[in-house]
Amino acid sequence: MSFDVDNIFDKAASGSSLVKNRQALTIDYVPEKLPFRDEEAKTLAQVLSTVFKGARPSNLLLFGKPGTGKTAVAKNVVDRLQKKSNELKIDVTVIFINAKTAGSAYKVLYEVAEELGINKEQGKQVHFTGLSMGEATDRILQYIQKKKLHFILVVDEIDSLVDKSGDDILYNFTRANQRMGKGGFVTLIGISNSLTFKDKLDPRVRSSLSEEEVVFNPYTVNQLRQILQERSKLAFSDSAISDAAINLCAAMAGREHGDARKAIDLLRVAAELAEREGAPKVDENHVRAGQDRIEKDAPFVVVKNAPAHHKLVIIAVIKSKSGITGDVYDTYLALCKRAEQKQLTQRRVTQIISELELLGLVSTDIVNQGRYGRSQKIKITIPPTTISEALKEDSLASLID
DNA sequence: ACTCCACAGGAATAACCGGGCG
DNA sequence: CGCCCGGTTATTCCTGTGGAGT
Repeated sequence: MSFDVDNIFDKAASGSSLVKNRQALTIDYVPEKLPFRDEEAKTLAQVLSTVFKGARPSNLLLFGKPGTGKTAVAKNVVDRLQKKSNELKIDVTVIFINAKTAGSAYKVLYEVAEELGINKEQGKQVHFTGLSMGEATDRILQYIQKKKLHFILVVDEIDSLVDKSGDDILYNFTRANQRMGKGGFVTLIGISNSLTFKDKLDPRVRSSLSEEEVVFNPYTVNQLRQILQERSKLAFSDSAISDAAINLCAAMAGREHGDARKAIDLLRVAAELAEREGAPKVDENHVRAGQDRIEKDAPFVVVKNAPAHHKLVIIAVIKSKSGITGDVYDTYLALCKRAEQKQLTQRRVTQIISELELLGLVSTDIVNQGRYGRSQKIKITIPPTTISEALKEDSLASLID
């Protein structure tokens, strides 16, 4: 074992790594040029350019499947807008927020307040918690009005915001402009993965939020390949990656729908594997191994960090012979007894199962057994070895046999 | 054709937590 | 301090349902 470790250290220290710019392979990296997204960027820029005339740009909605470059285009354009506004000495305040990583609707408001610097001022601050949503929104809008800010708010993954807490906030923000009169204004840019997102909105919000729309289509395999090639030039040392490897990456990621993020992720993991084994260049085998690794890694982490009862349910699903809800619930009850845990209701357990399904750990089929009722058949979708691995250091590990 | 099982899964509501407010 | 606020988890109660058995 120890020679492996030494080997890793030596490789890292020698500086002859395959990757010269690791940053370029991360999700956060926003490239200067975004191939195949000129049209979208242009539309976005055109809409936003109104701000240089001192008027309020229309609200925007950006749609598209994951990994189609929505976030990258938005960040890219918005960055340039900010730079330009600094040059021209026109005040524009841009804030970029990811609603999903923020967590809750309130935290979105809190982050906005934080970024705006409201909390550094005297008086009406927006604290970490304690205020009502309405009050927090009001304080932010008042601040914008008072300072006559030209405010552009980009909300990434805006659908998760609406799913969790409805469209009240959006309503307040979109309506704010009428209330504010001269001086300040707010432009909202929403980014959404879901094409049906608009249907969930209140009609009033819908019409004002999507004054303009930009739809991002998935990349084709060919386009993915070119994107990867360009990114590789930035990230890898000369000839540290074979064309075949890049092609395979593009093909694998393109198989579902052209998800550039997945493709780049795959490239990064493949590179890490190649480096670790001290290979002279990244080849197709590393890509394939990377794919395996990605498929296996995500559930491992999820299982490991899952709450106790979720783990119990997972174990119950594995142990129960039939996988039928009633059966799973019974084995779950038995497990709770052995682990001296409180027994949750069946309702809650079915809820947990559907959460596990969303996480991709189990799959369910509804089966009809006529006279003998109608229930779900639950199956584990990841290898049980991964689970016992993930629960190794857990106090519940003893329950798996 | 009708029944009726064994649940699914929605809605309302409660219990609890962390944290600011007055 | 008691209270309110929002968030999350869990319970209670409920209506809906496809098809094997009759």
